[in-house]
Amino acid sequence: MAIHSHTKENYLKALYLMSLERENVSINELASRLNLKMPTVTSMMQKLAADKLIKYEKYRPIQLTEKGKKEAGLIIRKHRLTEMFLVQIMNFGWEEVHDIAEQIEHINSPEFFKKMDEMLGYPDKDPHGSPIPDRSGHIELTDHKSLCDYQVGKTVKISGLAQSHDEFLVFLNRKNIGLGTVMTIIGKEDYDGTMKIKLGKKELVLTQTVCEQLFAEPV
Amino acid sequence: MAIHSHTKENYLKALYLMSLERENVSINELASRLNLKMPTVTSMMQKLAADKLIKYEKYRPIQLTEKGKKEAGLIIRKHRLTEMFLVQIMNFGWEEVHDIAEQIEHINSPEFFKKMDEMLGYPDKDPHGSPIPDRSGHIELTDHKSLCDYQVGKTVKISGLAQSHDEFLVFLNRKNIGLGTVMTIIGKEDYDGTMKIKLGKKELVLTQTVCEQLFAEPV
DNA sequence: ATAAAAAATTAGATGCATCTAATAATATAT
DNA sequence: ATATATTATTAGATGCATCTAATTTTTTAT
Ligand SMILES: [Mn+2]
Ligand SMILES: [Mn+2]
Ligand SMILES: [Mn+2]
Ligand SMILES: [Mn+2]
Repeated sequence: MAIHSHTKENYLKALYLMSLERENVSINELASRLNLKMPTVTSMMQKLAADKLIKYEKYRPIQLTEKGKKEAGLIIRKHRLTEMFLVQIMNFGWEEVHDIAEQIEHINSPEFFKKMDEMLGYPDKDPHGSPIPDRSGHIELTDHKSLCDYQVGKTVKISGLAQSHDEFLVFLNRKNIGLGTVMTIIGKEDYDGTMKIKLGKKELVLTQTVCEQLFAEPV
Repeated sequence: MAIHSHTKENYLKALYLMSLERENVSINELASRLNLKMPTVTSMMQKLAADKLIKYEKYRPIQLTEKGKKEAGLIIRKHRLTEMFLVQIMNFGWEEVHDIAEQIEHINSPEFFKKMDEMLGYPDKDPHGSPIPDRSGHIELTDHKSLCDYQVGKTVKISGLAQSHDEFLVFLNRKNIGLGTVMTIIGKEDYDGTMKIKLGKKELVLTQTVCEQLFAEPV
């Protein structure tokens, strides 16, 4: 396992993550996600199919094989372990780690990631609340409930993010919202979905767009 | 700075390290060092010359420019900082870190290496006693005295290694010799250069080949 | 059902890093 | 000094990952 080019690994990872959202990944979507032109992607799909990493027939949507899912899972595992390591051990902020992990995920050294895993005490979530695949590449899919779905009066704990772009993370930092933050829903505006939240002693207003990106669990 | 391919970085590093030993690096030597054929190297030299990283004229030995030395120094810095991090922070043995550092040295993230440096307390030597270039890529060249050059009766401290191949490091582990190990020279065989050494309570015999690879300073 | 738009494929080119085979220059040994 | 061996360069090919332009297939809208 894991003797694929840096490039192929990035395709596999993108395919895996995209197929969690939109069942049926198209050449087009993959191309925009990876900032490549469609013919480039088509040509790579032919190679990945030859490697038995995807099931691919002309003009049909792309699907990872079990082998492909496993390989993808192992790369995502390295990415998320790395993010966790950067935050927990090296003291980076959760908004600083993605680009570094994007590179380190391609390091070929089981010992290196084994050691990270040990040092971190075998975590099962990354710093953004995303699940870390196990050593065989399998992801435990937890179904998340968005903050929006809770009613006024409920006290909940933030357990994950639907998206972790740096600007969103920085926004959350400013609002003092992080993984594990506990908050009470004190109001909800039906018209535009805005929520009023009590967080510690402070109250704040979150737009629907923000609430949709926050996963929460009752507490 | 540092927008060179992984490949070019490896050439630069090899050039730098080789030119510390044998003034005047040849295409041939570079080719064997990097496990490449000569035409491959010739062709890359033309590219590095175009980038002003080396001074190169057909059939003449190769020399790094100041720019080239700086870039090489920065890669070596990343390599050695990484080795130090792996040993000090992640608890790897000094014989396990080279191959991992060989990959991580290509990571493009000043913040990542800055953080390593901080966590390590700004070390100036790697786990094998080799100097870590400063942030501008400059190496402080310390001239080492080999263990061979000391006389019977002297007590010395191991301060570096002429070479750090894994098998040698494992050999030293077995003999309980590491960086900082203090030993007294209790005998020397002129015929074959073998040295008899007292290390703690134990005595051991080191062949000339081994002694030549050990750097030591008086203590 | 047909036309128009969007998506995907094929064909052909480019740049990078590598190779082998052929040739040329330099160094070495007689 | 000449022949031989070594080292280096050129020429030309290959594989990978990418591109643009042209073509084909599929989807959508009228
Ligand atoms: Mn990546
Ligand atoms: Mn993450
Ligand atoms: Mn390297
Ligand atoms: Mn070292």
